[in-house]
Amino acid sequence: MPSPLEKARKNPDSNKARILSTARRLFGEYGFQGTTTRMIAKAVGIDISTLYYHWGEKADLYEAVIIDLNEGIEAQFKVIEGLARGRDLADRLDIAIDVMCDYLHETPDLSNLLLLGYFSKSKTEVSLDEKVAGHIASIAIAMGLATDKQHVTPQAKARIMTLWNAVLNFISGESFFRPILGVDRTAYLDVVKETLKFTLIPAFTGRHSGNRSNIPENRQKNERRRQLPDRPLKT
Amino acid sequence: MPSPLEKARKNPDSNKARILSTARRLFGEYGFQGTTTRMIAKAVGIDISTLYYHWGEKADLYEAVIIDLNEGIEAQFKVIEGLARGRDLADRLDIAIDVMCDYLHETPDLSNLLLLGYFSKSKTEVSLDEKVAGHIASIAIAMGLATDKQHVTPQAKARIMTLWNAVLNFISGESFFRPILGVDRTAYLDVVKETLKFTLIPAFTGRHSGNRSNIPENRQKNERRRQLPDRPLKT
DNA sequence: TTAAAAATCCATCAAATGATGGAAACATTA
DNA sequence: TAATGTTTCCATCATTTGATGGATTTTTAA
Repeated sequence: MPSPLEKARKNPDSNKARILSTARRLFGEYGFQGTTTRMIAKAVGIDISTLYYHWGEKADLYEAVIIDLNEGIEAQFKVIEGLARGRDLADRLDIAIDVMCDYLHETPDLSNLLLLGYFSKSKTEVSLDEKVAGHIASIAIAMGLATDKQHVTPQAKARIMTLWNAVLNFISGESFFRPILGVDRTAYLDVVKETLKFTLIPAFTGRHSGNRSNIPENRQKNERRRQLPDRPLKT
Repeated sequence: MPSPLEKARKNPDSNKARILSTARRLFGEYGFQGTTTRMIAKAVGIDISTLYYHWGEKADLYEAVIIDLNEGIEAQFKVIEGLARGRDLADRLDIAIDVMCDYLHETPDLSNLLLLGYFSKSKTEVSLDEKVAGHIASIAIAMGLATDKQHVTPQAKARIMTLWNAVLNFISGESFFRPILGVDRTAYLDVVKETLKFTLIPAFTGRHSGNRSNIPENRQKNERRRQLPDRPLKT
């Protein structure tokens, strides 16, 4: 039995799918309360009642958006796990930061939505809670800090939260932080990655990373960078 | 000429002041769109038109809340600067994290409001932008990373953003993250401080802080802790 | 081609929401 | 006390918003 979400992904040109992606964008920009069903319908170019026909009430649409979003993120964790397997911790973190930043930077509304879910008690309790706990655990495993989801130490969890939140904050708050830094969009992504690595890797590895990889000077295409430098480390 | 805000602070039992603080709480919990003037009036126990009489339209009330909030935060930066002057960087960071965590933890709606301001494009553009740039610069100076607000390197700014956002995230997202960590409210504050210090101080100082100060075992009263350990550091 | 099913739109509702005018209550001061 | 200014509430509006019934069009399948 194909779920509505799967069907929507099958045919991304259908109105049903376009409603979903537009809703994701607008919910991400304006939050649940700040987005009206009319805004979404207008952006898609359909009548409001068509929206209700496909997705039911507003909260149901929102829930579908959240589920869709989380599946995408979990898929990225799988990607990271594949790329990171066998490497040492510093490399795994390097990969994780690169991949997640690239992924989220392409669709910033994802980060917005997640953060809004964390911090605003919208009256519609679409349960994001378990999802987040799952994310944290997924990262812990991908980073090799734990072997199964049930046994992650609070300390490790807290550090992963710091990492994960930092990524989301920088990506989601780009329009806010970038003018303060005074760089353009691509440079911003590089500064963010560099800062995250410089800031967080030492805490996890116990070593201080001196200027590990991609500062603006030696910028490269993303795909290349993912194949990773061959461990030019040292404090 | 005393501003409305100053008058409100003068007499915190006045309806005008109670509207302001209640509005701060509710805006922080539900965001601008998610909070109705009726919600605020009801929480205060007054008629809705009394609210309009004192503060004008909803956006004006919100702006007053934001200004009030920022003044409080800037005041805390001054406190930190006073306590930190003359110390070395690791100690200054230690102090800054302690003081800001304590301050924000007492009034979590502050963190919520700031984060909502960063990440949600509410249609009411109450300009938070310059404020944030100011916060970043203030921290840079208090940390001794810059001597005047005009000359802070982008690199330093980005690292401070990581620090500042991490604090706000943990405080504001307590109801979200604390269940995941499985600790009580006071322990949470300690875990947060410990994680922030353990994670971020090494990045700034270039040294790895081994278990620097307040993990739950050797918890102390805040006031004592602010007087700081006498540099028991080393990697 | 035709009948059933799916999708879309128009018109409309009820409730919620931001906002205001004006009367009444309260406080201040001469 | 009288006069003036301040604060509060009641009643009410115009919009906005979530949501639906039903007619119409489009698609699918027989």
